[in-house]
Amino acid sequence: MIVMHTTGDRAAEPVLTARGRATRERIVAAAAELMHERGVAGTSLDDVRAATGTSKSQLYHYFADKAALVGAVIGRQVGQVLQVQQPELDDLGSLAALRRWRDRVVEVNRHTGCVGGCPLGRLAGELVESDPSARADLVAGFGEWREHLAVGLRAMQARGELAGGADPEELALGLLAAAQGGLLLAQTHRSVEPLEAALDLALAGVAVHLVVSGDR
Amino acid sequence: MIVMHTTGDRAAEPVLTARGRATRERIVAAAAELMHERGVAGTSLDDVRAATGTSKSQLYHYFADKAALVGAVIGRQVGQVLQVQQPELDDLGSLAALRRWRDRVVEVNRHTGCVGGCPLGRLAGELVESDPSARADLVAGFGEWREHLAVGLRAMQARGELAGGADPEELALGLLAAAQGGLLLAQTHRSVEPLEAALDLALAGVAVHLVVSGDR
DNA sequence: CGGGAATTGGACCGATCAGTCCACTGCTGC
DNA sequence: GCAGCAGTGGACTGATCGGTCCAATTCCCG
Repeated sequence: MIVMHTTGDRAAEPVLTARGRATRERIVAAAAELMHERGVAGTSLDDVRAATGTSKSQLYHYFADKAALVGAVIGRQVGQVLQVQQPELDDLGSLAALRRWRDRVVEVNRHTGCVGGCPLGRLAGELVESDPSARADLVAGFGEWREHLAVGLRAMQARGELAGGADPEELALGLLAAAQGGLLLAQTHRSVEPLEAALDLALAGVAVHLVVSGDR
Repeated sequence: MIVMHTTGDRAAEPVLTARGRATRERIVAAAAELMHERGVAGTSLDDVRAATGTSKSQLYHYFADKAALVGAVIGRQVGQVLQVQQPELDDLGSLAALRRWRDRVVEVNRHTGCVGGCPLGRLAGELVESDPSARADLVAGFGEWREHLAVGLRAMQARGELAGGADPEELALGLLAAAQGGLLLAQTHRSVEPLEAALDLALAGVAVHLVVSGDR
């Protein structure tokens, strides 16, 4: 369930590569960064070409078209986003751990000055209506993220910390949405305040289902 | 604090108008719809021209450039978004009323099939990084929305329904973020489920601060 | 070392787009 | 009824962009 990033199965991978893999990787990395900063539409293939010191033919050697490159960028960003939250996301299983995750997300964004917001959210807002394939990839990416949160919540539930009546899937979805909305507003306001408010409110909503007291 | 939509003060309005106002309005309305469906970058001035049956010169007669048109669209969408929630947003002052607002937002999106998501959120994601002026307009727009929510929460607090320790501003910001995130995920998933999860979780977070019992 | 495939360079093309320009029309006030 | 300006039509332009093509080069492998 935590598999298949890369391009996927749009077309049988051109079979082989050598240093070409490095070039391809360089292209995807630069494209991801540019698209995060300027958006997909705001990033021309010439920009990518210039940023990587490659030629037009290389872009089209490794990717069928811009859409394919965007697909690869989505895959990379999904991995990137999850990796950044790695430690906190893997060790989720108590309200305190959820709070550490919250702090991590906030800290990362404070560090970047809230520029670009969430890479996934950014791509979603721009691509969902125009690229069905990208939409599917993003649904899968958000699904992975949500699943990580759900795993933690289920662990809490199994340990009896979370009430049996609570729905981990739904709570995870709510937390993810809070993060996305907070990130979008933080990006707009250029301040982490909305992100903190969003996550704190969602966390309070989760805390309602806590079994032991309600440490608030 | 609930003022100045329209273009703003980018340049002294060209003074007069007659039926021209109708044409201008027609242009803004069509541009708003197109940009909501296809995004700003995905909407060419030629698309707007075709949709309104106007000519290129009219577009540039009423707007200095595309950015100015976008500015007008933002103003219109702010008004539109608030108008759609009008009754529920004006009569906010109890948890039950907040729930009615939640239902309203969900219902509106169910009706549109979640296409386009939130007009403001959509514009924000696309413009924040590239157009400082648009960013300012969007901050103001979100501010109005947030303020409506805060007014309701403050009313609850004044009536003693909400604990004195609660921060209406922060809760309002969290609710707005929950709505934005839920809307974005709903748009991506083409389902209102994420929106419901996001708003329910945020509402639960608000309910924590309720004074009377905790009807949950 | 030789041959074929992977890789790379970069000119080129057609489409599209924001923005310009000028000529025409029709209303309005004097 | 006529002068003048808001409103309109639409051709045109320069730039940009995604995408194509072909030739040169480099690398791998027998």
